[in-house]
Amino acid sequence: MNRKEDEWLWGWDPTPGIVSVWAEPEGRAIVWRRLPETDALVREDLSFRPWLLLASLEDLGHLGARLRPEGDGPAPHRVTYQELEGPGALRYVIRADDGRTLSSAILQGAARRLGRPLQHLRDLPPEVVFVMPPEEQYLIASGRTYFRDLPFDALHRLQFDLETTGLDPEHDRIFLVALRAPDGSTEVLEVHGDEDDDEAEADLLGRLVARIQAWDPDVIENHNLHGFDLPFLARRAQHLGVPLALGRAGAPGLRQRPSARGASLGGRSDAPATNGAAPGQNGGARTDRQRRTRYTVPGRELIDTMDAVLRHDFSARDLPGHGLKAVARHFGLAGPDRELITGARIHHVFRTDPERVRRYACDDVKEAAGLARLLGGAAFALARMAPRRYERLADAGAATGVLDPLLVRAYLRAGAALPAHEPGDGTSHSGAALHLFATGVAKHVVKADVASLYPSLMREYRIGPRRDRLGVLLALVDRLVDQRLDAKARARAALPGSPERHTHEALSAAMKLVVNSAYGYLGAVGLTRFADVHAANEVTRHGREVLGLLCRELAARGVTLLEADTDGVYFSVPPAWEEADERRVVSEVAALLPPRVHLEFDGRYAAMLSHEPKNYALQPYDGPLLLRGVAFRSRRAEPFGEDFLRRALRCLLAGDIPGVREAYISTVLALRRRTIPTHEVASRVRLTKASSQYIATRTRRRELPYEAMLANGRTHWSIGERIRVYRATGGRAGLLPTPATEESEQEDGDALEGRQGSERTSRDPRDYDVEYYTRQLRETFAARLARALTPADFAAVFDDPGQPSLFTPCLSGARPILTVLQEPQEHRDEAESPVETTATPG
DNA sequence: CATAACCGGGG
DNA sequence: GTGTACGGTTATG
Repeated sequence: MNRKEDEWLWGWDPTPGIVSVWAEPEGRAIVWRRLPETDALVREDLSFRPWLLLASLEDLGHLGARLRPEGDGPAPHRVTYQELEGPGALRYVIRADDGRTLSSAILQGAARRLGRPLQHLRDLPPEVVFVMPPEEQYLIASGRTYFRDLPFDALHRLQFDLETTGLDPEHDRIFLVALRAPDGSTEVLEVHGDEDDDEAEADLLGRLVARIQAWDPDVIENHNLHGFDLPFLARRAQHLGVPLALGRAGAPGLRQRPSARGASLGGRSDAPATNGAAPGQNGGARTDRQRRTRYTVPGRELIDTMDAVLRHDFSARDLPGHGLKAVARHFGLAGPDRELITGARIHHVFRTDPERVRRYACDDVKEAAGLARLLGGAAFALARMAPRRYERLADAGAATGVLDPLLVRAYLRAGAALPAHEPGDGTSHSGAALHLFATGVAKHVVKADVASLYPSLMREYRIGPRRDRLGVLLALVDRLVDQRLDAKARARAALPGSPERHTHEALSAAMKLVVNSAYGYLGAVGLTRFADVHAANEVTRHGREVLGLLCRELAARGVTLLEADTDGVYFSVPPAWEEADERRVVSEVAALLPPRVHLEFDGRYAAMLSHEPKNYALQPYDGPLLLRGVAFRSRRAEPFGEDFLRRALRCLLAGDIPGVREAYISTVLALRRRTIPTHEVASRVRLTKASSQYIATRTRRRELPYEAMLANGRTHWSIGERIRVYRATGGRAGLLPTPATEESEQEDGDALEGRQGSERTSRDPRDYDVEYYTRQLRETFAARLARALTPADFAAVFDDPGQPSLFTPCLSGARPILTVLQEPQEHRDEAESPVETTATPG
């Protein structure tokens, strides 16, 4: 039993060190392995028997004697079949020595049956035929997976980053490439001679290819590699007639593979639906739902750190943005001397200060390498389990990308027929519970939550897909949960920062990812093979019951419930309670929950402002204020307002209402005295229209950013350029020089010839519209404190300091309020079915 | 003014 | 082969 389930999770072939697999439909496969002991690379050329699944043999009847049972011996041009057992639409494994003969035989039979010609197997319905990409056919048939016994740090990884004159490969050129070699050294390649010369650029691309071939990495990485660098490179190479021999085998050139995300830029050139009508198009401006492609090469895995970043932020939701600089800074990967240059000025700076651009580009590849190691371990670990290429696991969704291949492999290994995708029966998916019990300020706040609630419920109540008759999904979840504990223990046992620790942490992260996607898998009707919305609804129903139960039980123990969402609850305890009392109620309630459902004490806070569902501020007993939800963390909020909000919240949560008033007054006065620098009131925007486009619509509607450009004599700009704009006096639009990164308020060196720090302030015009920003302060920022004050106190706190009212309000006795909602606000994500209300605490 | 479409990133 | 969300802005009726 254990062995079988281990095979479901890990495959069964022990071959170590596979770093890349390339297979062709004709039945040839190349496997590159890095020998863990010697670091040497070995290449195996193999043949395999391509296979696919069919619902019936009728389309192969025309083969006559060439169609034989799998058990019969070899015969020339044979096509074999193996009948799988049990129910399931896809019940025949068909194999041949060449996958093309296989598909043409089926197409021929199906065309005859349907009376119309067929081009591709995908023209047949998925319940009739199922084919996987050749690499996956090979991995499933062989039981092999990537990276067995190989630590992440044994991979030979190379990063490269293009610096270009702009974003559009039709018109812009590559003038510099930074490379980071597998040994960690960096190198810069630059265009020699005339930058506007095709030959000079072609020569640069040739040198890039030569360096990659010389270093021969297993993996090529960069941030937005598939979204920018590869499609840009491919387009330029095509224009210049340079062969891109980036792979380890086969014809030079990048190949394309279909993908959900990825190239928004390179796909355009060969997307049939694109008519190129959009003027001033850049990479991001897609006019239709074109199918995206990604590039792939034999022998190397092309890894985009953006995918790892998105995957991380999907659960963590703590990143300030997804750009390389912001993420690197967030994770502490950016050094203190990190060179920053605004994107639009890189080429310009290169002409006057090339050394700065070299530093910048090298910092980019170093950060991309750091990011790839920090966040890429999960995909690396997934590649040890799932029968897919590493590069595909890096950008795949966990449900269709990881669980589906695991399930397919398990069923075939067991010789069991595979169900086809099934459309839903119309039952809608009911979601989690969300309760808002109180708004305003509460003190002595505790957060308790259930770790991995949904997988725990699936395990506890044995809820799996109805059609998964082998119980593979639950078996995988069970094993992943158990083995994850083991991986976590090993990670803890290893030296911090060591390769072993990194590998075990990555494994643990990957396992968590898969476990948590098991529930999503159930609900993805039409997308996943075994989707079962009834099972998914059963999970959420138990989840709502558990949340309701724990809320009731907590309330019965004398706490005040604040907000509960899916698997966690915030509540406030009586002032006399100690932390031990807080922990005691949590464990008392935990004991009442089902065995696998573990309620945990997750944190304690001095105070909380509950604003709206999923929008709150927390003041830890020590440490900085925590803001959650869009109301408190808006990416484009003006810095002066954010700053005010933080100061006001800190006072508010300390019960200091006069302090809130003071924060407000000082901000208003600072605006009026113009002691707030202009960049603090400016907002960052992106220009999405070309100047000609804007001028065409300008009479109908004026837009601040473009007005700011025009008013500052900027009549030309590129789409996507980021600027800082503000409202200036007299209805004018103000424009500020953009610092190199969103977060950086450091001087923007290249804008200031001579680099005098004081120059910036002396240049600050300070001509912003004070009244506009005062109103903004009151209406959008102060408004977020409304729940915490009585209407009278709110009016007094945010009374205009310049126009003293008749009553000088006395705030010294004012206290923040907490309003316990009579009817707690009940929400349910995607709720369509009748709502069972959770009993409210007494 | 409401709803639909589109964006996130890269130089 | 399939797909990630979701909150915010801009385009359009």
